[in-house]
Amino acid sequence: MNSEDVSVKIFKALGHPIRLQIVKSLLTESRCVCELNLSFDFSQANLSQHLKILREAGILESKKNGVEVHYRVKLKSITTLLNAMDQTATEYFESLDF
Amino acid sequence: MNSEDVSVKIFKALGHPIRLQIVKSLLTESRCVCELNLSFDFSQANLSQHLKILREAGILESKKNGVEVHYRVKLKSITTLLNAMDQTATEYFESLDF
DNA sequence: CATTTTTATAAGCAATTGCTTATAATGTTA
DNA sequence: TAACATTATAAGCAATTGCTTATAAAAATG
Repeated sequence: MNSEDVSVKIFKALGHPIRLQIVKSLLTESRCVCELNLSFDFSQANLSQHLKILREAGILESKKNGVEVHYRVKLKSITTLLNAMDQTATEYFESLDF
Repeated sequence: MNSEDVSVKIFKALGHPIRLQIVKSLLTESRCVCELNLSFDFSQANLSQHLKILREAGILESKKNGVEVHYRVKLKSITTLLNAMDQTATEYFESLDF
């Protein structure tokens, strides 16, 4: 898999409202699935499936701790990427003002 | 539409190999559809459909010039975003070396 | 005006995605 | 060990996506 493929996979993984929300909530601290399950409103199965997609895209990593599974952001540059996207969204709205 | 929705829409639009290729080829200069059609290997209809998705995501804009339609990147910060993604892809490969 | 060039759109379809419900798997606790 | 808590997976499905082929629309040219 080359760099283009990786980019597409990561863009695709982030191109879903639930998954973007999950990643943002993990930017500053790792959390277990049960915490995520409490703070969000999607079903446990659905959450688990989205976590799998984010894991397989290389964005998140997980570690078992007893029954609990803790997730965190694996790639530090994801923060930079999301900041760049915030900037892009800002520019998007500005471009509508004409 | 809020900032999250815009981010998702842009991530989604970039999460396709053909569309990412198109955007990258337009980063430095605008080009007409006929040029894009020559330099890539997808059908004209397919190209046109992908251009529409990128236009509707706000990433590209177009201008008619006679029969030709010229496309260019509308949001300057897309360059920053793609650079951030390159960095992320690099980190992705590094993270595999463990 | 008929033809050609360029681009967009529509219809049809196979493949993929995203969700729900149900079940499995694993570790903990009584 | 039985029951419970946490997470993952499987099956089924409706909705969306991505492509192809065919056609339309608009401008340029003979």
